[in-house]
Amino acid sequence: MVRGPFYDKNGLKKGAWTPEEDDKLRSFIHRHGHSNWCKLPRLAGLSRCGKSCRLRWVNYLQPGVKRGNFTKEEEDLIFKLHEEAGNKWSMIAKNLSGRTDNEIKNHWHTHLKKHEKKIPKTSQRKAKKIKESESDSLRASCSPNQSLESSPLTTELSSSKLSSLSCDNSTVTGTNWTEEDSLSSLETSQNSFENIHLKKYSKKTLKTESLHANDPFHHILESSPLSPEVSFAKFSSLGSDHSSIPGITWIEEDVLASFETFDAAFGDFWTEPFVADNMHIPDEFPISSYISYYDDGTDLFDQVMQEFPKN
DNA sequence: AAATCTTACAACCGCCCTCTT
DNA sequence: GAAGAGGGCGGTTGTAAGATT
Repeated sequence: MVRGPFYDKNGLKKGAWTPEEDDKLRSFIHRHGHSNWCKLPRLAGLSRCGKSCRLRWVNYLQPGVKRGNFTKEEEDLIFKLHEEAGNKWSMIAKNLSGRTDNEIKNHWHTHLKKHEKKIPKTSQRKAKKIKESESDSLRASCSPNQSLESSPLTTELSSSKLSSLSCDNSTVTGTNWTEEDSLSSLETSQNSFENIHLKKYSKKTLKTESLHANDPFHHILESSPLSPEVSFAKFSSLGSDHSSIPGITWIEEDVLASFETFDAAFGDFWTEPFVADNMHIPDEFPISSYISYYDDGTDLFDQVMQEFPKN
């Protein structure tokens, strides 16, 4: 299902990630954060480009990332948000805690998109109207704040604002949109969508869930007492706010100093070849300790998860 | 059982935006 | 203000697995 591993002309590894690479990346980020994706693969001993590491972390390794099938509620929300904002996957992802933009995008293309075709082109109609009203409001030099805030494409939009868009017809100038329109199209779409995909899901879901049941890391996440929002927010700050993790003494200066040292030793990061695995990791980055973490399963990460609600 | 087609999704690519110098 | 680097985002691809013929 994934590209097989291969090396590009610069010696950078591409394709599927191995469990060992995942461990290296996860361990490194747990210990040092990800303040600089460019330098991270070198320091972590990975022959990947920084972008690849970031993608892997954000989409699969980051704590709080939900795997498995989408719930009906999630799909409803995706439909709704996509109707409002179009292919703004990252923005949609912000409103679906635990889901990544990539996953939502894939799910849309494989499951939801074909269904959208059956819906009267409401999304296109509406998107067009929104676009028009957006440019109208920009042209009409009204209050800058006002025009910006009413834009459905503003990434800073809160979910409440977004959901209010479908109810607030006044934001779409010149349309006779009613909430019933929006809801009924959603309902119709859900029904036929479910009929189409239920069979496929039932098989796949079983497989996926049984896989996750055997995955200790996933298990930890699923059983986390934290709400997804909280865990997301907390963990996304791992890279920059080390001090928030009890039991870990983060020495920012050490990390930065080492980055600088490495910076001097290496040139352009994104494309430059890198010889992994044999490289020397300075003492400031005692990667070996991650082994103990993975050995006893619930060590560091579990500890962190338990500590959070107390703070 | 084999060949072919379809589906699902992990991963890559390239563009764009923001920040720093 | 210009240039460059880093990071984020959306579109697309490659391929394993499942379904169908």
